[in-house]
Amino acid sequence: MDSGVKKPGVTSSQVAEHAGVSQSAVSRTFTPGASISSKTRQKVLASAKELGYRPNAIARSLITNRSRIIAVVMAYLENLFYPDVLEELGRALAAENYHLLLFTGFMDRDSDPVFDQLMQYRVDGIILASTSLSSELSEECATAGIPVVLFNRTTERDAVSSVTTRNREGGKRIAEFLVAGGHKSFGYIAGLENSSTNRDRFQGYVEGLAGHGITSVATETGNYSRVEAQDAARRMFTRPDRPEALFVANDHMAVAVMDVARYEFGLRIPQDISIVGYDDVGPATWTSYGITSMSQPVKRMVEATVDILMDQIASGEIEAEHRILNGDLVVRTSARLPQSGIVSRDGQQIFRPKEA
Amino acid sequence: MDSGVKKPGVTSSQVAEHAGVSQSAVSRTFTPGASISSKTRQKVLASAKELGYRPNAIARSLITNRSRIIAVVMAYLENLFYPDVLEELGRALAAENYHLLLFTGFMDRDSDPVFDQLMQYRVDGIILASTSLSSELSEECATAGIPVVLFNRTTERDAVSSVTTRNREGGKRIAEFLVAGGHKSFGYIAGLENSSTNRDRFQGYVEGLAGHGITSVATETGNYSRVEAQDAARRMFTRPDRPEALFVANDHMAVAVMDVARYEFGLRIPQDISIVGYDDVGPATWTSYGITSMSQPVKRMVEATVDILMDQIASGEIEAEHRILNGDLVVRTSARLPQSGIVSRDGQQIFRPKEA
DNA sequence: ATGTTCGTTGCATACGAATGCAAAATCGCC
DNA sequence: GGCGATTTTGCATTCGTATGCAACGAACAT
Repeated sequence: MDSGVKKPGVTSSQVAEHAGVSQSAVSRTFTPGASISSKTRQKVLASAKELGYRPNAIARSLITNRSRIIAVVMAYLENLFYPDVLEELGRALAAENYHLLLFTGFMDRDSDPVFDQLMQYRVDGIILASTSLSSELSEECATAGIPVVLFNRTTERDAVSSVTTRNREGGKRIAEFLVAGGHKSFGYIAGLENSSTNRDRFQGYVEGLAGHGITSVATETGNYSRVEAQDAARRMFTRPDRPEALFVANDHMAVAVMDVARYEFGLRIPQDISIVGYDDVGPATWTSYGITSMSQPVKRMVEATVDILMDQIASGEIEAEHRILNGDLVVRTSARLPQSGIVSRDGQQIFRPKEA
Repeated sequence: MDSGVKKPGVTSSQVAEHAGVSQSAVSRTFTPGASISSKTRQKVLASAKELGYRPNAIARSLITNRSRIIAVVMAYLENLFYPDVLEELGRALAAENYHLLLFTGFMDRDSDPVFDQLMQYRVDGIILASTSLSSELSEECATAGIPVVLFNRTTERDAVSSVTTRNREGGKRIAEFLVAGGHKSFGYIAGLENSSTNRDRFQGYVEGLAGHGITSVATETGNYSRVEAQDAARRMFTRPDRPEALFVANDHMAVAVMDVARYEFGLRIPQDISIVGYDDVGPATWTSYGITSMSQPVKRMVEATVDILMDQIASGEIEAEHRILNGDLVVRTSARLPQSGIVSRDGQQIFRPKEA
């Protein structure tokens, strides 16, 4: 049982005294671009090293009004897409000398309590992945001058930026692919009903099919969850109108769906049923699954996200910016192949119809 | 182009003025247990709400010398075990009103630069997952009064706590299981050479086999990496002494190994080769793999980790504490079954030999 | 009415670093 | 060596909150 007091660290004043200079000199030594002679600088650095001094980022934040912390709110970490994103974000933010305060395990609705926490730390920016934000809160961020970026979601709300891929075109491309593969009946396993990704992918899919005179799509909902996707798959495969081509709204669900198809219904993929996913993430590439999937360029999406944040932090202008990137339909073995339209790029097979 | 200045937030003084009280009163309103009458408290809360005031955690940290931030250093996010851990950690820390500053994408060696960053934020504690720490740094943390917990790693170094499972016993249990399954030749695909988990699992495995007079174990190294595990598997399966029982040091690699076995070597699992993994994580449970695997109780490991941190933060006593938890050998379909020793628990099949 | 006690309140200061301003030191040039 | 120009330096203040201390007020007992 101790007092519970953390030993105080070395302060700039202590370093100053030790080096025989003022506290200002110490501060300037650790402030890039500040006016300081290299002689005193060396003295300070020597003393700092000897005393084990490290600038206190907390104190610095207080006066600069910059925490150099970015809040990241992320759920669905069980979907490997997001750990992937997280890892890239960590890298990209570190490169800009920013740090990542992670809030996790919150679903769409209750992002508000977590929001309170994150605002208390005066974060310089907010990244919302697989989560949305109420309009009051996004408004509050805007007036507080804190940039917000939705990652892999989008919203009409101004003052909230977003980074996505062309989900509608992706859905459409998948429709083209499946039609070109000679399929006659089509199904869709949906993600979260109110998510923009799900809405756009489905819309594109339906449009694409409609372009070929197909108006009926068997739909079940998996809510981007593995367990629910399994149930959705079971319902789908017991329908009298079981489709021969199935678009599953993301790979995370597609993996679950494939296991159900093969091991619970004895379906052969792609002979009995073609399955196409979305994200082109980890397990999609494993030989057991080999999912034909629309890719989302994680690295470029992350770059765009950080780019938007850095811009808005530097300029102080919070103005919604929507970056929309392109993906490719990576062709593997989970769906029947069309006669034409498949090209090779970077060692991968890509579906690229002529009119695209 | 703006000045680039973030609009300053509402301060306690502004709230004080608005409510007609002193700044101290505002502070006390938001400090649990402080001396304040409910009348002024109400006044303050009303004004705070009206102005949209939120206490500034940065300023608070400065004076309390407590940031309520825990640094988490984590690599190998591609192994779903770690996202799992991350999600639990987020939950557990949030429950204690702590926050999670994530550092990712760093391997064992270069944890030192990241360490500099994390010390600048005066974090109240450090969790190192899949990473270690040089002795100087751990020493520095100890003298600074910052508790450090190694997660799923351990070290002899005092002043550094750790949370692990009984890896040696786990390796041994796997040996017993494979021997009981009637296998005659044994192999091991190793994880990171210098990690304690790999060392302990292997040691237990070898000991367990030795207990049955088996002294030869075919070994290849996959370094806990998917790609390297594939190569290791290829080498393993082309050896003249290809074993019929294979322990892969974690599930993340085991999945890769199974794909190589089936699709590159046409091996049937478990008829031609039995495979056992470690972690009992996501993909291990998927029907395509159904890996027989030693489980690590993520939730309890996280609880123990947070527990240690909270204790040491509260007491100020930095004293190494090593929590070692138990796992179970969850039996699925990737390895031949022994005649006896399999019991059912919580809807899972567990291998529990009589002497255990 | 007076004195005592206890709970509230405000004042003043501290936390550690950054920065505008003016003083001091350095440099260049004639 | 002297003067102006320029760089370097230190002083003092600031950021937003917590907290020791003293003053204050209310409640109660005498």
